[in-house]
Amino acid sequence: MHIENVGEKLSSNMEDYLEAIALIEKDKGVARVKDISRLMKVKTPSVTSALNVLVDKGLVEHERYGYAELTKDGKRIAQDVLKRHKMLTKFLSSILKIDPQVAAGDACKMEHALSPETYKKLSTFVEFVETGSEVDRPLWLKGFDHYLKTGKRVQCKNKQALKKVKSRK
Amino acid sequence: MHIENVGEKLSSNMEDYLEAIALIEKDKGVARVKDISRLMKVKTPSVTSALNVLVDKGLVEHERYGYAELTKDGKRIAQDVLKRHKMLTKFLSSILKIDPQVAAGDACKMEHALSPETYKKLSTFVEFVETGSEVDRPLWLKGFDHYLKTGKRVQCKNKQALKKVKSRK
DNA sequence: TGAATATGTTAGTGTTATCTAACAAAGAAA
DNA sequence: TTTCTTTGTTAGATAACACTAACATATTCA
Repeated sequence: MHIENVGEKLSSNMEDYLEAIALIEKDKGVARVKDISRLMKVKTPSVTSALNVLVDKGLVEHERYGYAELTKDGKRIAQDVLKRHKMLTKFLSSILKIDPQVAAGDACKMEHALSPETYKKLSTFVEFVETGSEVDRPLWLKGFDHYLKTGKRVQCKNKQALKKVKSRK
Repeated sequence: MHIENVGEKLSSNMEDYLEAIALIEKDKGVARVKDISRLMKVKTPSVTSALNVLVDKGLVEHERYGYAELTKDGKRIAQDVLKRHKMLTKFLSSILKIDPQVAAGDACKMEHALSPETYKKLSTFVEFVETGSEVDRPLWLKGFDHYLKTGKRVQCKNKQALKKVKSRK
């Protein structure tokens, strides 16, 4: 009798395989060893052995020489990783203005390093910035953009606030 | 003749060892195998073998049964890692208000995942927030803090801006 | 249908990093 | 100085991943 190797925490590597399979499934319906291999930039034997592990853990279904498909559990984990990935990408590219290619690469590495707490707070931050009204959002984000480019802050035009600051010293 | 194994890019793991040695050196002057083992939460044979690698790469000096010391190159790399670590910790704890313990842990994992570009932009962001005048910094950061706690934005008091927004729809 | 091509798997290796158990050296205390 | 304790090293096992080379199955198309 065969007992499945479920439960034990997944390595970042295996998370990456799940993520890749999810992306390919979304794109093409089913994932084949070669697709995964291409996306992950590894050779096919590495994929085969990763699939064996994932099948053992009950996260993927895979018939010899056939397609790979995420199980319900596999999908759940993959969606979770993807969620972190997307949030990080958004943070890096739309707030920090990092080159999309670089942002994607960094997100890929960071998505495994985030604690739930950090994930939550960072998401909230992104949401705070993105959903802000036209009033306040671009106000300080544009200030940051300017600071990024020039290293200088935009002039403060609020007289009252200026006075407050000056009177401090 | 022995050719040193320099140049090749360092694994995150080895970066962590360098970082640990730097911290211990700063604290106690010299680093001993046991100190490193304690800080890295590994057994001493792991430290011995890591030191061998680092000595090979010319990043650490180490005599059998003696102290470990960073070389000039080792120091340079360790400082670099530490710089990333500190910046990340500051971002996580003072901007996102993440629990210091968690922030430290996440910083430790993320510090190896940052591209130079992301490092630069994120540093600039932290600097932008930290060095902002009393006028603008806490203004929106406090807004975020409030949003974190309540999920609601603070009321907009700028009539002109409000009008602008309303007239849009 | 039956080669030729494309795709997938197995077997065996190498690398990195961890561990335990056994041994060796240094330092402290008697 | 000799023993005890602490610390460090070596040897050898294990685990996760990647690779190449060789083999097996599917698919295509002539």
